[in-house]
Amino acid sequence: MRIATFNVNGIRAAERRGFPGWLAERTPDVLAVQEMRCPSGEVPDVFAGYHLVHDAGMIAGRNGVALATRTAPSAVRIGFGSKEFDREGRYVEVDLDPADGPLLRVASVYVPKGGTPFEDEASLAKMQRKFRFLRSFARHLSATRREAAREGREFVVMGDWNIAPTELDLRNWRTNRRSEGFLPEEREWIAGIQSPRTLVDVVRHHRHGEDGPYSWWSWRGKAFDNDAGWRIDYQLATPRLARSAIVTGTDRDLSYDTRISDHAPVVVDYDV
Amino acid sequence: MRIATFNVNGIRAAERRGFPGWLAERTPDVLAVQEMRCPSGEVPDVFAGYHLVHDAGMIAGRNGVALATRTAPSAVRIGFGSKEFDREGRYVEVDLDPADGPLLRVASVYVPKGGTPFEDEASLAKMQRKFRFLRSFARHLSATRREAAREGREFVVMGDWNIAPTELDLRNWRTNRRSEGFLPEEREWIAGIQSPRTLVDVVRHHRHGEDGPYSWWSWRGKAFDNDAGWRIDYQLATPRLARSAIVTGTDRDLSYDTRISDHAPVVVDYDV
DNA sequence: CCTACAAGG
DNA sequence: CCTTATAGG
Repeated sequence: MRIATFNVNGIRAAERRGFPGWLAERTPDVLAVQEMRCPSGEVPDVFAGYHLVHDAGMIAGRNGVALATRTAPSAVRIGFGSKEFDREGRYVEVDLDPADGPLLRVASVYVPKGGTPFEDEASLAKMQRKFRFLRSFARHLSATRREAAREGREFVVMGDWNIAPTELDLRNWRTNRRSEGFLPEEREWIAGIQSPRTLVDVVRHHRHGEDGPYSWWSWRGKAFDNDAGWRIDYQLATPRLARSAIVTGTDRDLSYDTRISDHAPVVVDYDV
Repeated sequence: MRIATFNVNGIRAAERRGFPGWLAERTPDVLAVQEMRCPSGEVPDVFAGYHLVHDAGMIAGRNGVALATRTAPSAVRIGFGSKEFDREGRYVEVDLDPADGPLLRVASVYVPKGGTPFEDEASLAKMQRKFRFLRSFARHLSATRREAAREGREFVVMGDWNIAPTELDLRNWRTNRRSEGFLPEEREWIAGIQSPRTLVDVVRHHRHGEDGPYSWWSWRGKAFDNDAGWRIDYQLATPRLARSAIVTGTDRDLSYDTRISDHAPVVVDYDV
């Protein structure tokens, strides 16, 4: 079973840049998408063969998450019960009851970007907003994971977390110690929602100790060519599922002429 | 002597679309440009070999007129003495004293678009504004033409007039009788500033009685392919100069792969 | 159906 | 250095 997460940075732009070819070659069973940046009525016809659950949110041209699944969802949830964040297109969650595999709950999340809190008022406000999201979202994760467990479901929540968890997860960690996305409080939070008995960072578990693989590179300069990236997209899975991963990585190495997005897809093959 | 006028619809976009190749092939002695849509500091380096007089105006990303001349101007004027319109990047005028030809005054104008006055308040206001421009501009034309005459200068004022003068000047004139750009009052105005002793529409004089040649086609649909265009860009010249025209036309027929702009250049070779 | 700009990343 | 939205054409 192949599960992928991909911040496409605008599904309409991604279509032009080769998303359909990527999907045809990789054909994940489940694909979590972030930054659709597209009204539901204008999503290009690139998810043929999938059941698509899409929350565009209410802010035109921004955010937007989706789940494309080969199996039809048996339940769908949009948002995670937050008054502040549920209408922004940041979270969708579906249950899957496939004929030939374990019961599953999968989720696609797009964590807000913060601001560098030392810069100005607006940046500080953005960072505080990010932490409000994180606190609220942690409660939901805990609850939905437990509920999934009671139903005998494995659970995988994936997306763009906008946090690099450790020094292994960004190329220039020394210069970014005070940068948004690598602040101590953010790293504490992402560590705090993981444990060997609750949720496991699948790629890191499978490729522990190595640098990267990064999933995002700035468009500017030669960040991509120099692999000066960040690993901010990942899949957190329940332990049994996480340990079943047999191939993990990003599609940075796949031979596509054009970069589809500033993020690379994060793809995991689970042996279930 | 070759004189051209070209509404480039954004000089930066025009550069990408082949403007440098066009200029290299046509090499007018004088080029009037409209809709530069570009701050003066960011004009691409496409006018090498020309003296460039550019008024970007104060509205970011809109309007902007220029004159590119092989001869260095002996005088430059920006605007035509209108409080309302002089800072919008709609008029530049220069005097040229070439070694090998007549004394000249040349001008580049971008007449405001109106609105269809039967539609709504905003459209009516735009049309009224256009007429305020026209009334004020007519006074300037009359004065500057006389001044040029006193100095022994021929005068040519050219640009995007946003008025099709007669039924010969737009493909679908029947359906556009109540459209902005072909209103009776607009046609009266453009007729009123012309006469065999003052200013002459050079292309129309040289190719009188024929349909077109059009200089603008909507980007939408197949307007260009069907030649469903308007002749709204033209050169008005003092009679002696106008009668000296030996080749007149637009570059609609030149074999360029891409349309540089929604307007075509209007090029006249004067035998002086 | 293009052009710019603006705001967000 | 990309994306989208928006106003203007």
